Amino acid sequence: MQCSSYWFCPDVWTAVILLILCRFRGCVSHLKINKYYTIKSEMAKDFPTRAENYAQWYNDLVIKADMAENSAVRGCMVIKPYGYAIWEKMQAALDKMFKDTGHVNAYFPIFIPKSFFSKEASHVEGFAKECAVVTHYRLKNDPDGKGVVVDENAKLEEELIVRPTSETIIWDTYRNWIQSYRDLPLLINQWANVVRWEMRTRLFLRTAEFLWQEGHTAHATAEEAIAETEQMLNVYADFAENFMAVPVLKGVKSPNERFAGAVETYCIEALMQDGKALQAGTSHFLGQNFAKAFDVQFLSKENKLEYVWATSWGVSTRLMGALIMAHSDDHGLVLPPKLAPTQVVIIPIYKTNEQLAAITEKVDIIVKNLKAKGITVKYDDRDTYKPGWKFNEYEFKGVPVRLAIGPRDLENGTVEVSRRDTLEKSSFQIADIETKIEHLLQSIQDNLFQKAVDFRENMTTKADTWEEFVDLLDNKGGFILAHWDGTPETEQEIKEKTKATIRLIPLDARPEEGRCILTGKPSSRRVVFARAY
RNA sequence: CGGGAUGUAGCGCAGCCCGGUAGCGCGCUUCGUUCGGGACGAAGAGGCCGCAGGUUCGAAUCCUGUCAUCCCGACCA
Repeated sequence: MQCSSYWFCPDVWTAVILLILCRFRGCVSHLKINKYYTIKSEMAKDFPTRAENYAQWYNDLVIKADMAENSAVRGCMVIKPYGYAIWEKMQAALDKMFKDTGHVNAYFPIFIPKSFFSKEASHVEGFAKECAVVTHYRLKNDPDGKGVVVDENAKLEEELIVRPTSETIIWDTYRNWIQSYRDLPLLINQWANVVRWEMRTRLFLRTAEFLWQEGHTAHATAEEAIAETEQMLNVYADFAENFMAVPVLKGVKSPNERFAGAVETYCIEALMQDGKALQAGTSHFLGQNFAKAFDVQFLSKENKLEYVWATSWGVSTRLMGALIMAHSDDHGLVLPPKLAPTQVVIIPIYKTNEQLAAITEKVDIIVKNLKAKGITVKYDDRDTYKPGWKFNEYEFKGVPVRLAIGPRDLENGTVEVSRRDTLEKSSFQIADIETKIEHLLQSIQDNLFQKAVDFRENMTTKADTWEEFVDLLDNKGGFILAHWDGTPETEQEIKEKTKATIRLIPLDARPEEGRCILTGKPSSRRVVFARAY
């Protein structure tokens, strides 16, 4: 078959994807200005401050820091090398944590037979409206002119769904893998892309296609499955706090916000600088819902046939959005050292080739010693850009530490050290610099986390009356701790009135008698409300 | 699906009302001077003006159609 169109190269078959229905997404809400915003720098050319326009600031940052861009396909992004390098660091850290907790990786197909979807009722309901569907497997030359058209003769017997998540195909597969309690637990993770046909998209935060990992485990008992669900939630929280330097709240979702098909959804929730919450990871206890839907049973030690207990858990490239919004400032991206593709950049300042050679000689030693400590370092000796240009470039890209070495430093045996988080500059003696840098990186990591913790504490407020609640939402934002009568109807009504949702019911919530913020009915503990991404 | 707007160089835009064959800034190329926070000068390269019709001697500009994108709204893992 010939293909005259350069953008499409069908060799054996090609999928045609139909969009099933559109779903409206709530509009991005307003921004709040708070004291954590800094004054605009003249150096960040054409780059809005967070206070001016938070949404624009985020969009520009992602693009100008060269992390991602929009693609020819609406709603889908191209993750550029710098952005992908950060994602790879995240993957590496998470993957190790998964392996350390006994999980193994596997890969399941991107296409799911349509019939699989209808086997778990609430699961279908949750995802049906945002599924892309493959209906045909071949193109042909347009008989009337140029280009190609769908070959109507190549219609699939059964349509295929492009996975929005993989529970169905995985459980259909697990049925054949599990017969006995000896086959359990089954602890599998996969790194994959998924597609959820979103109407309103934003780079990293909500895209039609995104990258993620999804863990799917099978257990002999409910207790064990719940323990797994909680363990993975803790892994996520650990990762968020120790690698991303983003503090998170841990809790369970209200029924309204629960994953389609789950018995209980646990989540970690982070707070962004504009006072909006961002769900950063979820871990689901699926009960026996999928086991029953896909008939996955095992013989127990007692020789009884039982349905297995399941969990699933995932984090996605949305974490990139969380990372960006948590730390970055009006000068650009700020990266925690543990996730920065380049932790230290070294810039030579010179006029003559002789000076450059002398600097390079010193730098080579520093590079070698930093690398020996496991620090990723880049010596940018390009002569096609000036030092000032490079300073701005790396500052905007969030490189945690910058070293500059010029003729003056050579004379004094010093290096200019500049840290991205505080923008402070100081002069270090070159001797034993690698140890100082090592400590500096740790202190940047710690400082970013502490700043984020302080911010969250300042932005977490109790509300005891409806007026207080609304006032906080409109004028302060952040997490609001309030009483709720526990009914979905009340949550729905609050959402309709304020656009705020229950982000989670804290795992460590202390019992506290109170009255529901909306209905005045009795409540036994506070839950966390916020407007969210 | 309703309401509004926009498609002109890689990016951001002007030109359109009042038709005469396209311009500005950034970026890019070359040369020279520069180089401790985005350098300066000079010389260059780059555009079926979203697409298809129509009006006209002549269309980026006027008319019709069409496609695409963005924003706003009917409310959702």
